[in-house]
Amino acid sequence: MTEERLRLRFAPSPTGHLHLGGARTALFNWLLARHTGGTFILRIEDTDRSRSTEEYEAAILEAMRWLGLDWDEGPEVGGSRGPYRQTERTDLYRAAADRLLREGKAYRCTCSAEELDARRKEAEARKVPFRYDGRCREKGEVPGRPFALRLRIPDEGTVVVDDLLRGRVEFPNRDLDDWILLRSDGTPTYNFCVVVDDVGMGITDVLRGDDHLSNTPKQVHLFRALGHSLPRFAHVPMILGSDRTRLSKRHAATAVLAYRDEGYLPEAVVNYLARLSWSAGDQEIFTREELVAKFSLEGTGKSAAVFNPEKLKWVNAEKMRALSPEALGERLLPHLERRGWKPPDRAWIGRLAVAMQERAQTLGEIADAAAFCFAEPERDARAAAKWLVPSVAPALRDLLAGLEAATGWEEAAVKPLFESTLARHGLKMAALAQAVRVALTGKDVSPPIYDVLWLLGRERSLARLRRALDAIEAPTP
RNA sequence: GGCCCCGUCGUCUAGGCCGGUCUAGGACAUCAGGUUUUCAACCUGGUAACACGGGUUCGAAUCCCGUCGGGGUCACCA
Repeated sequence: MTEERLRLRFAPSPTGHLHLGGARTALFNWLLARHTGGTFILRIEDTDRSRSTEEYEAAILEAMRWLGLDWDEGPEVGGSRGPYRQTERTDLYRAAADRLLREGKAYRCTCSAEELDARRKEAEARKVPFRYDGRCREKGEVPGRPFALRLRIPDEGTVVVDDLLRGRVEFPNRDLDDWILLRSDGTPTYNFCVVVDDVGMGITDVLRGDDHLSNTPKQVHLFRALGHSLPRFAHVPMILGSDRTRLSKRHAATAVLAYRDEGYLPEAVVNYLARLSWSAGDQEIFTREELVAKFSLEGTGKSAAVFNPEKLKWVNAEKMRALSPEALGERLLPHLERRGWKPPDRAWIGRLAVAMQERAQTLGEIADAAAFCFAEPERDARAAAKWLVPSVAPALRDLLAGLEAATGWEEAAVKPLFESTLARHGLKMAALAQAVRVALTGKDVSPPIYDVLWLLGRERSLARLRRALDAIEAPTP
């Protein structure tokens, strides 16, 4: 398999955002394509016109690009490559349907949706499984009556799906329907388009979610009816929520772009998703190149994986630490701007990045940690009561005087002032640093104190220190 | 309910094909200690799993059968 150049596809329908589960399926397809030097195709399954929107499609493409999952084929649109869209391929489905009808492999069914519904309900009431009985198989055309096109499926026998991950899976034909290829309005259904397109696009390996395994026998019959050999199938496990049901909004944010907006790195999302139902020994952190080099179906498991937001955060933290301060700063900028904050310059962002790189798990957390620089912070009463106490006032005043006279504002200039103050007043660093911290940031948790001073700047730092001192020394009413 | 898939620490997983080297390894989380200007990071240590029952075998997490549990799917949705 590593010799063969595979042709793989990811086929989302634009009826919602790209979610974590879809992204993982896309990633596995992409990884396998890149690993084998093959081809990765993106196909938009928009046959359901009523639920598909252009906005969702655009969002899916944006998410794919953000994750770095680039596709190789598709129509040229304005210099860039668009995905394939099923709505632009209706002629193909029409032609395939005509042929199947002509060859007697499909037939017209004039049962109305209402009739079918009634029969289904009746079957349910009698507690027998409902299955279309094929009553229109020999009926032929009924003039003036709308019809759906159904695929003829044998009553006896079994279909075998040879799954790369699950092995040989058998489905009795009696459990399968003569399923609908074309609706009575002439539009093709999902399962029909999928097969026509997988054939037409020369897909060698259908890698998709586990939830499609039960669709597969139906599709296998269609591949055969179309006279085409089967692709290989691999049904990958799904991603579950903490209660072990299909991951949904109930469990966590599911939209890929929501993670971008919260300050996750795309390489972290990719790394985390790759490790769900896949592993390569004990390795947890992978570069994109390592993933491409090491990914294979051999390392892929068969049981569903529960999404764990904590571990995603950890991976993200690891990825943030792997970045240079400049690169991290680069990624940080949009998150500052999103909050309406305008950082003074690159050096400032770089300093923030260095100060926070080991203290935050997302870019959003780093940005939030800089809040004290962009607005007058509210002073946390409990923190102030604990640290801004009369006993540190003399030392604070002493430090303030030193800072006012200081010629520089870098750590090298400021640190000796702290140390000499400590020595003169017999204080512990904690007492002084915490007091300054609360004075400058309003809180008792912040980036390292010298970074806080630098980020805030000389004037504002001095002003906040003076104000804090005034507050301590003011006679309590 | 029918059909199908799955079942190792709370979670992600290694090991299972080629039974002994597994008193089951790693990671996240968690707990304790260390370090420390806060918070982190970091270091050390700990708690924690082969779903259950049979069988095969000298020996089973690993092979077989069954049970139970979980999930998926049963549309003129995708």
